[in-house]
Amino acid sequence: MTTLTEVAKLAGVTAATVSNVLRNRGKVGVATRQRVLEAVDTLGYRPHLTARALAEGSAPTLALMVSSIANPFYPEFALAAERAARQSGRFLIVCNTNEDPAIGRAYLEQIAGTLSEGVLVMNANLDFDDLRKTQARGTAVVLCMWERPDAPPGMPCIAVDFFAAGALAARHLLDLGHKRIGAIIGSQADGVHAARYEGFCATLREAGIAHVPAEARFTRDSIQGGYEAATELLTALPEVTAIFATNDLPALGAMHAAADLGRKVPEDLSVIGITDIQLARESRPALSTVAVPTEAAATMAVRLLRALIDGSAVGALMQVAPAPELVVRASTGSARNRRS
Amino acid sequence: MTTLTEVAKLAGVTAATVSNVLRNRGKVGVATRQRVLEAVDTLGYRPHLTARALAEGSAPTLALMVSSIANPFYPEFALAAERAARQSGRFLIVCNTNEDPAIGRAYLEQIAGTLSEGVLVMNANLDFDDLRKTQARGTAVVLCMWERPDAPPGMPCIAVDFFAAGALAARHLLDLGHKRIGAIIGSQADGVHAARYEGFCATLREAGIAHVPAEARFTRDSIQGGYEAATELLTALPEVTAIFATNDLPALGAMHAAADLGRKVPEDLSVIGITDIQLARESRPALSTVAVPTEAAATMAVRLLRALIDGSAVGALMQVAPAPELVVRASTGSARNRRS
DNA sequence: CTGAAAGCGCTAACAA
DNA sequence: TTGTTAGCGCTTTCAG
Repeated sequence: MTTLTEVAKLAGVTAATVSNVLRNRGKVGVATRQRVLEAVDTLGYRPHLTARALAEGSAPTLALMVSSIANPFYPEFALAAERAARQSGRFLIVCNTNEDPAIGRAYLEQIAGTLSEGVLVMNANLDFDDLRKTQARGTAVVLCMWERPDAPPGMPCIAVDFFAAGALAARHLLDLGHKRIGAIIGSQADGVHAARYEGFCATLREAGIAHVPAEARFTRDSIQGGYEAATELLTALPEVTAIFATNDLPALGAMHAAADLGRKVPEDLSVIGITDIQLARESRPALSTVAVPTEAAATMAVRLLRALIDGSAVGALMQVAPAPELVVRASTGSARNRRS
Repeated sequence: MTTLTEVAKLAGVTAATVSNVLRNRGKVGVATRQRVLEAVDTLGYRPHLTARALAEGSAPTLALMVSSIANPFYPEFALAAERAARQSGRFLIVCNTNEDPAIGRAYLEQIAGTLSEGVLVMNANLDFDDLRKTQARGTAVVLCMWERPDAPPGMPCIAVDFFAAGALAARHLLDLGHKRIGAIIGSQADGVHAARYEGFCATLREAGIAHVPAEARFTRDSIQGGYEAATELLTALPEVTAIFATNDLPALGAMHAAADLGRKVPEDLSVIGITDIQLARESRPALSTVAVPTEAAATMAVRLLRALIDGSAVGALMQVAPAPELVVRASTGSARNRRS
């Protein structure tokens, strides 16, 4: 490993000077600068990031806390976050908490403020208390997808209006003439998908459509969860002509359930999800959904984190990401076509 | 931020002693030990990982170079790799190269040996030269899924017998009575999927089945790529009764193509892939495939990397992961059922 | 414009 | 068993 000092020696200057030319601190003579650059080149010198971090008192890494990177939504977010991080010269450490608050806490304790100056929190089932403790120790934290712009969490976050997303989906179904609409919620009633479901319910209510608890199912946020819930729902309530799922994965599962029950999508049943993950485009039929601004949220989150770190932003700021948008594809159709 | 020295002061000892009790170096009196632990506790001290790394001359992070974490296969690998890393007290930095050798090179130059002592390379389109340079600078490198156990790359790697995987898939189709089998290869002819295709071809050859270039299509490793290739293939060669894809994603695309062409799977067309990603279980019909030992490979890769780093392994070692296994699900069926 | 010196927080000999 | 003394490789005042 070549060190700064070695480069300095070769160039006949001192380490400080080399450092200066490398950081473009100006105040270095053009001739010396040239010599230093040559030395760097012939020695193949690369700065030691760890040493630099220690000296600067800051680390070039950001941590992304996520329940499991294997959930199809997260990689898309992670990819965008990593790109944003890289563009500002940082590296991204992924921390899968596996929904286990203990793992999350352990990560936070180890990494925050020492290996990484900032933490991106993506739905990792973390204790708010732990997060606050992390903040208190001087580490920047931003919640990446806060579901309620109307109720700031008292912590820096990027908010995505999931209530609106739910409302958008409901409106689309309503416009298509659906009146009996099943709902599949990919979390507990008070879980992360609550706002979406509320948006859905509110819109139905405004339209004078009754939505009763019997038409809703709470399940896991997965294809399999959606499959099970939809199977149950459609069996119990065959008169349902459309299904609203709070996420694309359960929506996909609902399509499978419909197929197994002999109901064609969209002729016999419309299905809509939320998020617009890659798979939504690639399913058969392609899934209608409400697109959520994943990339924008990731970019904003990284930017906010950086601002928090360098002190150009302070306090509990919330930034609202662009509004969700309806994406009509092939899984939703007019209610009139239903063959019963 | 609390430092070692502050803890030491409070406990009435010196930094070295605190370090010793924290690292369980023994040789610390039980009473002092007690006092130190209390001080650590009241101060809420956490070791500064960057400082420790610099002092130890090694970093607690591993880098994973991958083309894009958004490809559905990689997150599953990354998850396993991260778990293995965490279990040995390391963090995982993900580096998406985006198939761009320049990005890959930049990452390697920056990170290798400074922020991270080891690099896991997962099919990231990296120059071998760059990797060797990285090695030469003293950073451990392991290739995570080398496709040819029979041809070691002269670099530490975990090999997965993809030739056997292709052969297994072919054998399954043959056993089902298929004779006209289309092949969809998710890479260039000389790309990463070559070994799988060779295994397929060899098995057909042994069985006395002719496989001609017209029955093969090279495409991208994605659902969309598989869809396009299969559409073309099935249109040109309708007499094909089965499709072998070198990866699950294109296989899934082939199923979509079949559906759009009015061919039922598996009645009118059998489809098989390789890998056994999560989605294969969740598609309709569920995809028959050849499961590749993702988790095992990840664990082995991390272990090998660690061994390389601590010097208990040297040179160009290749470790072979468990053999791929056929997983029969619903997308493959007997050739006799074909309605033509 | 360049050098000297101090220090980031921790570990690792070596002494005491 | 504990303290002392040096660094790890880099950045950053502050002099010259």
